[in-house]
Amino acid sequence: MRGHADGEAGMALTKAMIMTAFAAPDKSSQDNSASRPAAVHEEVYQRLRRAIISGQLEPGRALSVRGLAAEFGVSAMPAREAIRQLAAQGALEITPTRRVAVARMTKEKLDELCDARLALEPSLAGRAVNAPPAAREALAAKLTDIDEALDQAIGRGDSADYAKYNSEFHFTLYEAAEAPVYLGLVESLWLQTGPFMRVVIGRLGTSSLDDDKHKEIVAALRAGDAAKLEVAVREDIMQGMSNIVRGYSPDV
Amino acid sequence: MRGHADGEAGMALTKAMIMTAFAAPDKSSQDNSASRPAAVHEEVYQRLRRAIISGQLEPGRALSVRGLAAEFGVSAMPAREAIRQLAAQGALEITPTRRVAVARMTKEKLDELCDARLALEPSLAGRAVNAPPAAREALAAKLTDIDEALDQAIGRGDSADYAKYNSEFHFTLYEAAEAPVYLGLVESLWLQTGPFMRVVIGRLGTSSLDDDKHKEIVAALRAGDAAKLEVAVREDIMQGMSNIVRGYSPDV
DNA sequence: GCCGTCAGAATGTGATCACGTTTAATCCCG
DNA sequence: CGGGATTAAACGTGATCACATTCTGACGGC
Repeated sequence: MRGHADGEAGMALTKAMIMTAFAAPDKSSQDNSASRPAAVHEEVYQRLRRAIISGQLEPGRALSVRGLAAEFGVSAMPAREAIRQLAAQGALEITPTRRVAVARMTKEKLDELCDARLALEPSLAGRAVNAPPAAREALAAKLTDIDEALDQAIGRGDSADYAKYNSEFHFTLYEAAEAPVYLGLVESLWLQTGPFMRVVIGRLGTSSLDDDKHKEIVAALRAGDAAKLEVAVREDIMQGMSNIVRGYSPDV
Repeated sequence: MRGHADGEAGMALTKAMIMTAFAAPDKSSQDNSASRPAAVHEEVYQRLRRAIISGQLEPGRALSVRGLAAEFGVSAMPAREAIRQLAAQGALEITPTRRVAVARMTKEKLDELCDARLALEPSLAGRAVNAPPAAREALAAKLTDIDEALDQAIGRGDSADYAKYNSEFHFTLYEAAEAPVYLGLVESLWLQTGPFMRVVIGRLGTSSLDDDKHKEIVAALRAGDAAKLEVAVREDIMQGMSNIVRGYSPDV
């Protein structure tokens, strides 16, 4: 067995980090068309979802209805609904004794996730070039901004921000593709990859993450070249997933 | 016709169809390893899920927590959980006013579903050849049985049984692939395709359904030829989806 | 005859309680 | 001291109630 730094970051993922993980969205920019107040369970779901996708909850972490409810300052009911929704998307596992935890990774699952991401995400991204040129340019600008923040996060060695901006980069692109079915599938994949990705980044550091294909992605988008865009996304995924596979060790 | 039995008589046909749609599994074969009684909401979810995949609920059909609960003879709570789970998988839609209904089809969605199915299902099926030869042979035999029942359903013009056996054929194959991530994604796709497929079959009849590629699928599986299997599944999907596209008309 | 109004039924949502099971902590006996 | 038994806490799950909103349909005025 390899005696790697066991304690290192020390899984002392306690109250403080959780507060960060479940951070509420900025209230000032919360004016969602002033139509209808979102359901409480929806709010809980969204915050939990973001926390999972950006890898702020390690695999195996136990969640409970009452615990989540207390964390979010709501009653048990919205927590239950959010948990069930995320479980349906594969982000949470239900143990044989019906306890709930963030899904663990296995080698087989990692293999499947890699294949499925390659099968779906390039195609999804490719649809983004169908947007009108003006919208495409705006999207490219936005992606550039995010990518810049991402590079800074890498420079700082801030793995939390890296995961956050990386997911933001991809989903900004994917949402622009306006393909809700594909988007739902891909979200499910990220919900299953996110927690483990964060563990891997913690192991390998951010140094090995600075050669992504984001610049190529933006360039292909600007050029309106769907084929090139798909290739770039494909390479970006392979790049990232190879890091994950490299950082994989049995269990967790 | 404002008699006392008004509602009852008017709902009679609907009632019967629902009873069939939500049919409970055979109690005698309910021996689920005798471990633990399944949660009530899980049972509701499974029955509802099967009904949707096999197209027994038309798109747009309204579902309600209390209505479902009464239908299944349970309280509101399990119905709520089942509904939320299926909504998370894209089978049910939540209207802006928070009403719940079976998801409707659009041309864009149909296009996405077709693409996604072609991207995932052949690959998933291809993994089934990795099973040991004995298991593969048993699987082939089982698929042959189902396909026979399917052909008989077509002969009878029984579109309900057709949808049932067709989904059974595919998922028997897919489950044998032992790829839970892929399976979850594909289930989501079928949950979104099922209701509309049934509508189309009702429009076109079963006569145009008798030239599927199921025989080729079984043959490729028996031969252990993954490439051939993937092609056969691909062609089967294209065949079926072209029928659906052909039967599509705006709305519903 | 048609459309707006309005009361009653139905619905989603959240809160709270009860019950049986599971997990954790504690204690007691050796 | 240590380990198995016992007790207490925590948990998922189901049931029920309350409330605000939405839908339905009948009624009445124009």
